[in-house]
Amino acid sequence: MTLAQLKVFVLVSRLGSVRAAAAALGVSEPAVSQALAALRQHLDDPLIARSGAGMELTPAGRRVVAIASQMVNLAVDAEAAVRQSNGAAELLRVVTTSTLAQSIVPSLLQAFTARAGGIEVSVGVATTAEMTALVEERLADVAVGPRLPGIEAEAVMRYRLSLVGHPDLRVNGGGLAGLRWLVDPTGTDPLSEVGGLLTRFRVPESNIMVFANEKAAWSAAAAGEGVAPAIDHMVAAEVDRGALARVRTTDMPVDLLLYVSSLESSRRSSAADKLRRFVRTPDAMQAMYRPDSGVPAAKFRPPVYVTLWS
Amino acid sequence: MTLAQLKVFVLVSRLGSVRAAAAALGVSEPAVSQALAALRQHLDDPLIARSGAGMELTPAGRRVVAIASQMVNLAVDAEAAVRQSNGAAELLRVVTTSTLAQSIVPSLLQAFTARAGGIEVSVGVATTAEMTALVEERLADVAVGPRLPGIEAEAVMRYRLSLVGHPDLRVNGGGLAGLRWLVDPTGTDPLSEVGGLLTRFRVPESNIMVFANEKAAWSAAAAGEGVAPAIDHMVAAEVDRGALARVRTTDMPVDLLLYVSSLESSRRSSAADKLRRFVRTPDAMQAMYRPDSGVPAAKFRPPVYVTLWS
DNA sequence: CCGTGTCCTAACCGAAGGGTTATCTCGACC
DNA sequence: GGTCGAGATAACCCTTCGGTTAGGACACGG
Repeated sequence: MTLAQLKVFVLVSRLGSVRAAAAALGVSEPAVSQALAALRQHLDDPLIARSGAGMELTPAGRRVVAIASQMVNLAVDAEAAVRQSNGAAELLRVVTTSTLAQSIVPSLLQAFTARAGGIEVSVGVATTAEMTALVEERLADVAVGPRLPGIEAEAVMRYRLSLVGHPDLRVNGGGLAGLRWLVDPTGTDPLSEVGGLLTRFRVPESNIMVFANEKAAWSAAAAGEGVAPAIDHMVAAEVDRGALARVRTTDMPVDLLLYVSSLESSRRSSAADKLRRFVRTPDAMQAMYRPDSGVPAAKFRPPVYVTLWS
Repeated sequence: MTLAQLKVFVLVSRLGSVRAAAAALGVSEPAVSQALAALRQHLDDPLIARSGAGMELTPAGRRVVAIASQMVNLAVDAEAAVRQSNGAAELLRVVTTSTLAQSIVPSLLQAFTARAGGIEVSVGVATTAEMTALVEERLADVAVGPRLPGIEAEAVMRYRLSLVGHPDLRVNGGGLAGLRWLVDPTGTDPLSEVGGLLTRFRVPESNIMVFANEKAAWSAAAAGEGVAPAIDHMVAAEVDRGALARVRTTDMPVDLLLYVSSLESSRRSSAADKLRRFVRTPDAMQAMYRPDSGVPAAKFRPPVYVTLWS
């Protein structure tokens, strides 16, 4: 029985699926399946088994999750305790959606680290469904994105999601579903903002083109290859320049709320607390609305480390 | 950071020595030292360092022990929970001194398992100093032996420790220290009952002969090779037969109390609770005073498994 | 100043953990 | 009754864990 196995088990039970847990941990599915098998063998109980929709915990499994969750939490505490005792930088692990990780979040966190000091930030990308579990299992300190049910969420800002394309582009018959959609990887997550649009408008697979990041999608849109969803104020400059134009329909520019979610105050890390307080300051607002920092990313090592957690 | 490493660290901090922890775990000393080194490296803190007498925790170490102890405890809970959920036999891990493990404890536990049912018992041997740590870290459920400070101890019975030898043996000049002492391995533990006698009477090393078990020591005593300490009622039959005789001095037959110690009721296992209640019954008294069960041990698999835990 | 006790380190080794890809099994669902 | 999605399993690899013995560093007491 190792801590890794317990972590896997808890995550599987929270997400209700081996695949989902594997995705959240960034490993292959057999890796998770095996860890689970090892724990099952050690405890001599199936713990959790698939049953029609999702997976169901056995009686023993139910009791073990509770205990295992505590253990995983304590492990995090232990590492945090020694870091803090030794005056090392605090660790803040932020999880967010792919879209936000490319636009709002970096400038927000850059402003935050500059202001707070002594805090080391790392950013991970996850689907909305995974976020809750990640925060609850303390694999992440805060989640930035849509409202997470069951977690202390706080609305931070309102932002507008627009659809942009070449200025000459017109919406012909077939509506939005008939257009070629140029999206970033978030599009494949049906629970994300962009993915939500794709399913809402019933855009067929054949009309979706996934790019490595939003910037690439935008430039393709500017080249007339289709339309790209974008956070409005991030493309405002391009629109003003005339390189891109907003596509307006009854549905399309939508206003969304950005939330910062974390555990309740007694259980969240002090760094998470600081971030929650920071996002309410004017500095934070300004940072989030700033289209781009303008500093070439490669020029210096940014204080915010973007990593996908393993 | 593995659970084993945490367990080692907690044990070292409780016993105040790497050697002692190694002995308690039944492994070599470098094994413990290495586990500690791995944890130190992982947490990037010495955690505990030798300082004159014993070892001292660093500030970070102090915080980590508390957390680690909880984690180790929870691990025990998890295993117990799944066992219980599945109706498997409960596990009762008893730790006692070498002397008692050969005489009183087996008959007590045999009576207990026969009466309680559905409980699997294993017995381990440890020095008195180790017992407290073992119980507190839940490596054992109950300790049977001398009173343990800081743990809920309960006096169970009074027993007499006598010195026996060949009937013709006389104590000449030099007193008890001048005799040849035939002891079991407990004698090497200065905190044990027998070891206490040896140091109290200042018996020189050269006059101490260690046997694998008490029985062997007694028969050597009967052969006139020296004197052996023995639980009085266990050798009563031999004395009556005239094979052995008690050596009487002002010090020597001493009356001792046998305690059963465990964690407070909220934290102890239900099996431990059952044993505590059982020892107060007449059945238990009778079992403990019975010299020997008379059943040849090899004839059938006893319900009590005597093992030295690794 | 030299044994001695105690802790740490080195070198080695087997077992287990944890990762991968490829394949099998099995239930849901047109 | 194929097909497909999701979990389990197999085969394989590499790393880490956890154990050993042997030997070094270092404080301490005679």
